Amino acid sequence: MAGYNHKLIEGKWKKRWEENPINVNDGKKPKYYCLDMFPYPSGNGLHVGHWRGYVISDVWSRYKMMQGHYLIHPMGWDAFGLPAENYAITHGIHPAISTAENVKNIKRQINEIAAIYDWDREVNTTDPEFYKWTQWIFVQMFKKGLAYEKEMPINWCPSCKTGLANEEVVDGKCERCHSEVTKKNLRQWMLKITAYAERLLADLDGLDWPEKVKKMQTDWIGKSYGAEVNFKVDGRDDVITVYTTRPDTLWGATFMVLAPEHALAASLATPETKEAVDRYIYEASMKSNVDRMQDKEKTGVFTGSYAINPLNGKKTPIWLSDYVLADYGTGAIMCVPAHDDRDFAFAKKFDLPIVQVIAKDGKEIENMTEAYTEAAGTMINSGDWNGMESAVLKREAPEMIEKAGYGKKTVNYKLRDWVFSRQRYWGEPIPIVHCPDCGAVAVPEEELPVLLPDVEKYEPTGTGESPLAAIDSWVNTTCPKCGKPAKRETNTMPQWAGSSWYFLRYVDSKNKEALVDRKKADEFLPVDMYIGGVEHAVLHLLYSRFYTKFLYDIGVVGFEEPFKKLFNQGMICGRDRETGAATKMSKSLGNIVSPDDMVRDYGCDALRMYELFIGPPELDSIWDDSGMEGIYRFINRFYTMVTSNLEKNAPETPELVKLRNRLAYDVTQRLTQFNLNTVISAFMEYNNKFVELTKGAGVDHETLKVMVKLIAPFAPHIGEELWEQLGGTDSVFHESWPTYDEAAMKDDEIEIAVQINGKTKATVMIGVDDAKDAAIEKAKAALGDKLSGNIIKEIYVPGKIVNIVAK
RNA sequence: GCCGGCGUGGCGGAACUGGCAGACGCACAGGACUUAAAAUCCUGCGGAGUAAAAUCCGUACCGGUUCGAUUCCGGUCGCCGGCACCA
Repeated sequence: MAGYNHKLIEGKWKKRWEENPINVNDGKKPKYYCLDMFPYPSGNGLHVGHWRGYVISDVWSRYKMMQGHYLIHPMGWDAFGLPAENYAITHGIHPAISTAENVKNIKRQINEIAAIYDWDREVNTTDPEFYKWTQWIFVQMFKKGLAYEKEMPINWCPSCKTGLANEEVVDGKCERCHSEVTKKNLRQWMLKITAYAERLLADLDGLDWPEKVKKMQTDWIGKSYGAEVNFKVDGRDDVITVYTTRPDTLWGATFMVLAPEHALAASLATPETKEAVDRYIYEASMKSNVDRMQDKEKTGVFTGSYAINPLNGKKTPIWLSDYVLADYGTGAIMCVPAHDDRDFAFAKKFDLPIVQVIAKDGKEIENMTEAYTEAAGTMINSGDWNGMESAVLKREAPEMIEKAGYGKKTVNYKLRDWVFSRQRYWGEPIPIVHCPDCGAVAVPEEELPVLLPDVEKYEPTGTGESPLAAIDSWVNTTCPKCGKPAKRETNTMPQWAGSSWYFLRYVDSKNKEALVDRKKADEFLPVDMYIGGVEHAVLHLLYSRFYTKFLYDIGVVGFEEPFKKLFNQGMICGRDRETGAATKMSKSLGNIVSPDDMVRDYGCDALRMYELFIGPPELDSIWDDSGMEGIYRFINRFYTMVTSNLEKNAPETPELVKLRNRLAYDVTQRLTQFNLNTVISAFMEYNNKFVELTKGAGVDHETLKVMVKLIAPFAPHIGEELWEQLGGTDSVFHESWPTYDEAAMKDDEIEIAVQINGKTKATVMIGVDDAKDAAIEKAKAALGDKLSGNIIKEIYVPGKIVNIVAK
């Protein structure tokens, strides 16, 4: 009986699996599609943190396999993106070359995990055979009017020298390089994701996703209900429409504010105000988003014009202020300073009237110091609305306003269309040709892909043009429609383009005729389980849903939601040497733990188990080398326990049957609830029990087999090895997952706590079928003379507790 | 500012639906084996208290509901995440 040697065992089984792949589709088994968020092939390689999600998905996949499924468990590369391009700029090496090298290295590292990846399905977003279809989707969107060009001020990262989507701006900074984002007026390609706002919101309901992510998407889409109200401009023909969610406060509107970018802004100025108005509009246009956000102090200018409140005919002054957003609602608001914080601040600053229209605690507030923003109270100062409840009015007013002809009931979304062009090199060329006569024309489908040409200089120009614009031979082409000379679109797509649909391609990755064969899509999709970090909550996960819905609409796939179930794993951090705080593992901090080292010293199985044991899988955890030691000890004890019971051939006892059933129960429950850290605890706990039994008669083979089958998805090499030693001739993963018999788990007698007035004073053995009286008798006997005073109440919760209330 | 989540030993963390708080592991201490060390095995390990028990206190803090609260409710403090002038 040799001891545990991870190198020998893991080497042996790696080879076996290569010779005899275990995940085979016999056409009879139901599919299970378990997907990892595919990695960006970074030059830094993987650290132990990257392993976590991959281990979780592989454990889950192997469990599903043992439940009789054929697995779709693919892997690929999200390989377009800035790091490769920046590397090219500094080292002069083509991104395609450095990317290929990185892929090779990371693929080797991923194979160390011993996950069941089907490399036949591998995809790479930079492969022309792949991005042909990324471009094809764009063309379909263009044809449906969902991809359109627009000249507009967009988020511009001066360091990356490219435009950014809203979702890529975090705290006013570039998500990638943390430079402050500025505004830049550019001609942009946009995707009309807003057309899908309602469906993206409504369909969240049916998803088995973490509530947190669903909420983030809900907030991001930001649906609100309200009314548009039309105000006539006094003495002119113009009408200004405002959007409000609080039409109940319409009587309290004492002024109106327009965004400086509003179409009427300049024209509302009178000869007296013209200079100030023009200056304000100009200054606002020069402010960056960050400035605009950081200016907590309100600024503004009076236009000199007045609007007429349709409800009461009152004249209200029209102001301009940059706290009103041009691209939300109508770009104009009615201001009710008594019931809105921002309007209140503005009214105070510019000394505008404040009229309370909702009574707070039944009365009017004297010397108001802050706005009363609740929609709770009776209406006052509101003409014929007086006496109504504001909460009711808030609900009913939109319809009342619509009927009265003052405006209409409406909804609004915070979601904006997706800025889709990037002024960088390393991305998919947008397949459009600009013709002086025909305008923007899609490249014909049979001419796709539009290949990304080689360039001499990768540097972004910073002018708003991509480096592609410098290649005349590529830019100059002919119009696909009229044949006249025309120019290619030189912007490229954002990195999210490929990742928005890659999961579809895996099920038919070599198809040259179509993005995916509809039959295969119907058979293998959608994704049953998606595992990855939470950082993509409103980026990739929203974009993918949008793409899938679009592809559903044009008949490419037959489902509307790509990912049925989602799990977000936490990060594994390093510990800061000085503060002890958790810090992201990074090269610059020198706190990277390499999985290669861990596999060499402790083995793949040990690392897999420690990745799970380190803490609750959805939370961040801090790496600790000595924890790794603990797992290694456990694996050795487990191996020794099983092998030392092999020759013993101990008989099965009721006690062992009970333990075996409980083990299967505990492991299955915790695994299916994703309490993966406690699954490992359960293995340790039961192993300790079995070690104890080994000292006596030993543990029977059936119990050992159950334990080995249960542990196999977590530690596949040792699982296979011990399965073979127990007489298995086929892979342990072709065995079915152990079931449990709840009746066989039960004890006849159990120990329960006996309390007096809720404090535990003794324990007692109680028969599980004991009646209340019998249980209480036994409990009293166990208490002996500790029990005194008058007994007021006796409580017996079967299996849990006896509590005697005495005085 | 608004919205979510969390707060348990020296550390990572357990505790199913309100029922013996601290499973499992790490660290630490003592012991066995060894010439010795490592490895391994055994024992202990929230705090106060005691010769040992008994007993008391203890799940961020204050209060409530309950026979009984880490779990439910109200308030306070702290940490983390999301959004950020979206009318």
